[in-house]
Amino acid sequence: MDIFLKTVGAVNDETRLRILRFIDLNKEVCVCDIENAFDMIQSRISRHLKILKEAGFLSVNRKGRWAYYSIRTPLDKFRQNILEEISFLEFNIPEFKQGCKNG
Amino acid sequence: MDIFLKTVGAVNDETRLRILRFIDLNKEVCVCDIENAFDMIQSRISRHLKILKEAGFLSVNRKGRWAYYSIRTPLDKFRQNILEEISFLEFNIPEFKQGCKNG
DNA sequence: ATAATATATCAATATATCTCGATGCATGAA
DNA sequence: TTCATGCATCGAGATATATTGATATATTAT
Repeated sequence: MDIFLKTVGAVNDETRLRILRFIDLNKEVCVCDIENAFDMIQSRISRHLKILKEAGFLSVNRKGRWAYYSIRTPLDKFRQNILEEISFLEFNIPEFKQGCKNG
Repeated sequence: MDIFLKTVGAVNDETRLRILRFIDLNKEVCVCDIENAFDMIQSRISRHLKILKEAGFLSVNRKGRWAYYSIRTPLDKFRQNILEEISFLEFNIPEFKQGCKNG
């Protein structure tokens, strides 16, 4: 029950849908890439990433000072279905632009 | 986008999950049946039914003064998946008890 | 050690959602 | 018409969630 509510709650927000789709399209991105592509302040993004991660959609791979987020694998059927449904949505996902100084 | 958010928003509430599962199990129930089974006030139930209906999960069949709610058919794959996922949840769904005076 | 960069968390505020009680509307019985 | 019943909707208060700016932590370079 709790994890179900966390899962659907995570995708019940347009900002998170766009971030999730962005990661789905770009495979592995760090927070500053998202910050750069979406023009949002970092704290806001970090918060949403945490929610998506705790809902089971994302995994993090920390390398040095960077945190690379990607779609968690393996992903169960239910979350796969949700991701697919999100892929059908028509919204503007910004282009990937390297956001960090280590370009 | 809007309808997606409506859909996941509708199942992002424990009360609605329980009502939805109750209807799924009992096929066709009127508002007072739910009122009686769940011991909730009618306005609360009516509000949740409206949200579930507008999210595409339910349909209404009005007969006289009664409004019979049931799972909408046909139901698209995404909502079917959600319903299935809800069926796996472990929560107490009350027994059906005839709630109306027309018993 | 100091500074810069990347990320996470916190507190305050704004916004959305849930719940309740009251009210309105429609149907059907008396 | 008058009343009771079933359902829907509204307003107010309570609770939850999102956003921002400030701050904290961690890593790496100098």
